[in-house]
Amino acid sequence: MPELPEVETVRRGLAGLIIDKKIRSVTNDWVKSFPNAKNDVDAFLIGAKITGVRRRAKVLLIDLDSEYTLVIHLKMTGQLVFRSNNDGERFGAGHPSDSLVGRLPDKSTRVTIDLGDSKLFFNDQRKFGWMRLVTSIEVPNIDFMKKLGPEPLSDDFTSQMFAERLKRRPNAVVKAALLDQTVIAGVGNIYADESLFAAKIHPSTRVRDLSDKKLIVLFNELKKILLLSIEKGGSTDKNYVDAEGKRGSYLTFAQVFRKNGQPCPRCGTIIEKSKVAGRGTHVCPVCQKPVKGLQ
DNA sequence: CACTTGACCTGTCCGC
DNA sequence: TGCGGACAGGTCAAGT
Repeated sequence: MPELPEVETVRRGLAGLIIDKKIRSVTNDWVKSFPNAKNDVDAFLIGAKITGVRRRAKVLLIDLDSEYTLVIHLKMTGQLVFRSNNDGERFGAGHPSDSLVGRLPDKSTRVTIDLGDSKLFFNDQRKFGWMRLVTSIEVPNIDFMKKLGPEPLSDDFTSQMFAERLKRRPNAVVKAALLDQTVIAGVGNIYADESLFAAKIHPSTRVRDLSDKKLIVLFNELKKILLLSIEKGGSTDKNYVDAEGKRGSYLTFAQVFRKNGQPCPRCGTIIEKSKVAGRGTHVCPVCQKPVKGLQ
């Protein structure tokens, strides 16, 4: 679920809530969600102070003064929600507020981090997400981190560089290349569909059939969309919430994602849903003409 | 090697 | 109302 804008929204929220707090205790209700050995957790997590919250691709990094870092991937349904003990009183069970925060922990809570005056809940319905405690210096050397492509929003990453990287996968369909985290980091299904629509490119076009000019348009649209989504607090379809349990509003601005059966905002043609690169894919069949010879 | 498919999980929705 | 199957925003391993 959470893609770059959602993880960035969580990061910003957490940074304002948990920095300088000290970790008092941790409970882990699903081993795979946080598989570190208890010894290491006791030695390097319990008692450590949080010094910073960073993001790389779709990964959150919570730095500790023990020289360790909590590396967290929310995958499809992960949530990282903060609740101060006072909020718990205000929104306790049975309170008319429908706030997620008020109902935590719940049956999807996998890990609870006690921060003394507050708690951080790692909720994850489908259990695909994970967190790991790693020495801070090793973080860039984790296999997953090492292979990641550049951040699309970093200042020194240009549209030419983007085109060049995509073209390393000439035979891939362009949507698969966009979703490939080693080509470019942080793009998932929502922003792949939205940026391809904005650039008027059919998702199953082979990269080799796209001109540099087209690829540059795609990159510029992608950046605009990612920035807009961050401004709107990300996309909430079902599960995603920010650090305070609030939903994101980007999907009200989405042009095609989950809009199948509705008219294209550009030309009025009904938007279709199909499968491309193994993922549900939303397309305006008129604005995004399939390249001849491809299905 | 490059690319595609299935597995990891739970919950929800849709058709019979 | 109940039940089976398809599907869901991500990534890795295994298959072609």
